[in-house]
Amino acid sequence: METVERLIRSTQELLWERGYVGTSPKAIQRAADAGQGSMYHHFTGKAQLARAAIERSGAELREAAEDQLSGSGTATERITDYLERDREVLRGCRIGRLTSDPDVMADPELRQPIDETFTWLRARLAEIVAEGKRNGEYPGSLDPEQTAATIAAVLQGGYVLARAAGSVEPFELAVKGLINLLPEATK
Amino acid sequence: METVERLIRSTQELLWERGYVGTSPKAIQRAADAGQGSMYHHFTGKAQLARAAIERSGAELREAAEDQLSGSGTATERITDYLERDREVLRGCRIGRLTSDPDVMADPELRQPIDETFTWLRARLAEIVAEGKRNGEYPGSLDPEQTAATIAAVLQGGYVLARAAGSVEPFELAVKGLINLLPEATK
DNA sequence: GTCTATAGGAAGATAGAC
DNA sequence: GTCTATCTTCCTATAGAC
Repeated sequence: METVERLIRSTQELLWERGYVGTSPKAIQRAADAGQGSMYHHFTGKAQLARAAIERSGAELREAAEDQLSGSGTATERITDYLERDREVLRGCRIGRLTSDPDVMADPELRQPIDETFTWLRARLAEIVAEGKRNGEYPGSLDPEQTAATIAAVLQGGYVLARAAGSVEPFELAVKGLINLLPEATK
Repeated sequence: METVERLIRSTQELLWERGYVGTSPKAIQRAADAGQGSMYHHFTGKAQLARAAIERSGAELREAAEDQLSGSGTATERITDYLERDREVLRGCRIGRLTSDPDVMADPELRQPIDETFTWLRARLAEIVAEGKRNGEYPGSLDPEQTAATIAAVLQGGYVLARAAGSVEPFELAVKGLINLLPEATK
């Protein structure tokens, strides 16, 4: 694999595990098996490399979500598939975790791809809820944007609770609790 | 205010804003207006001081939650009061944000008070849901532990989405979406 | 493209004076 | 209890050779 690619992937991993503040250029170089000069030849510095890594992770998150969300089946089926997909729960969300990184939030270049990822996700979920309403699967009282935000929040919050507990259990409880709250098909 | 107290409170603020990895002893000393020697006289180091600060923040979170959760009113009223309480949404949760800090998660002494805080919160919310079931406010099909985890997750995830967006809107959408999903009183 | 050398500053303490 | 000095290592680059 080329150096640039190794640098980006190593940065993705380190950002996921340690965040931006907790990741040093030296650690990236070690993980990518690239030298100091090599890294600074391809990127202006840590920030630019992080930007590339975050964009990549955002694209991967969208693709992975689309796998379940674009399936056939009812709205609830697709949402349930998405919620119950295999996830590395205890590692947290590689995008969501960056929202607690002060240097990421302070730099618009770094925050933008995070914003775009979640904005896309909420819009995509809202579309599916809206489809469910049109099908008569959901009642007219269900607000697509609100419900979409709730679904995305349960996942992000589920990660937080699971990591706090050191166990996937709270994540799974939260997801099941949400699925039970979703309206039954109004056949 | 005494030095120890200023050190703890300054550490609470810095952990909230910058996390553990992003907070240096020097920054704490500056914020607390305390010298190097003073800080190391009262605490063995950054970790011990952080532990004290996290315990304090956890206690404050529990007290604040209890304000709404121990009120009179139906289960849904109390849960809604809790969800809709004034919060500094864009600052995130001072406890939840620490779950993305690698050095906090790696140190059992630091993770413990976080675990305890959320375990308490979920149990407290589950009690209220269980009360709602006994009153006939909620159907027998509602699982208290699941629903409690969902409620806690919506808040934690709401913070994440809001910070990603740089706006409180997603938080408020997620909360409203959840409230709409909670069962109507089965009068 | 990649490597080594160098650099100013911060991180996280420890030691001993006052 | 608090202050200043000192220490080692790491951080984030930049410069210039190969």
